[in-house]
Formats: sequence, structure tokens, C-alpha cells
Amino acid sequence: MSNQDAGKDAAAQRILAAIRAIPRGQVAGYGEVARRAGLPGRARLVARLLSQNDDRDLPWHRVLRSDGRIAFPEGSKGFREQSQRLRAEGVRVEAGRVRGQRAAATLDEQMWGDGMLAPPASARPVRKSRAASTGGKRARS
DNA sequence: CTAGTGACGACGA
DNA sequence: ATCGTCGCCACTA
Repeated sequence: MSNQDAGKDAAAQRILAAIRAIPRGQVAGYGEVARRAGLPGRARLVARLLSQNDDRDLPWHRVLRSDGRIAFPEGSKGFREQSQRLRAEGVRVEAGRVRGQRAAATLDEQMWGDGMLAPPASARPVRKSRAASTGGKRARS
């Protein structure tokens, strides 16, 4: 296995850890999870991982889009599954959208919350550390 | 190398 | 709040 493979795997493990760190009844956005994992700008990587994931243990249902919407198309199998699992935890889901909390923002606060420990962010740029500026103003007018 | 695709994210209209 | 467009990443053809 090459270094790249190892690095990819490490990133994957970190992402999985970040997802498992989401408290029951709480939710987080893909981008938030990626950031928490030290992979800013890799929201899509998180999504790809989940699509590949098969671990029933993983609380994947707590990961939503940044706008609080479930990422699956309404009515799809995954959609129903996720909605059900979320509601089972007491999360209010309506019209494919989670109400009661804003997906994300709370993650870090829940873990390290009010000055509990050092900033996790630690921002382990792992590498690459690109701008990761998701959506940098196009020149459209 | 270019194009297309996807459990994404942000911004402008 | 909704929609369309653009940006970024990782992967596949």
C-alpha cells in the first residue's frame, strides 16, 4: 500500500470518528463533520464515505446537509430510513428537514463546548490545506 | 487531459 | 425560503 492509500484511510478513519462523536439526538452537516475531522472543504468526501459505508453502528443518520435537509431525495429508501432513525432519537423532522437545531455549529461546542478543552480544530490541515473556500463568489452579475 | 457524476456548500436573484 | 449557478473534491469513463 502506498502512502496515499494510508493517508486516505487515515482521513476516512478521522471522518468516521467525527461522525461517531455526534451526540445522540444531535445532528451535523457534512461540511461540519469534515472540518471536525481536520479536512476542511471535503464535505463531498464525507458524503462519498457514507455512501460507501455499511456499518450499521455508525450514526450516519445524524449527518445532514448544511441547510438541515436530509441529503437523500424525499421518498427514497435512505430518506425514510434516516428520518425514522432521527425521530427515534427525538429529533423533529418535517418535510425532510430537521427542526429544533441547526445542523452543525453545535458539534464543536458539544464536544469541547464552552471552554472545556483546547480548540480541536487544531485544524490539522493534514496536508494539502487548500483554501477550501467553498463557493468563492463567482463573477456573475 | 477532458467530461461527467455525486448522501455538498455558498451566494445571488 | 426556493432555485440556479459556480466552486471544490474524489472518482470513473
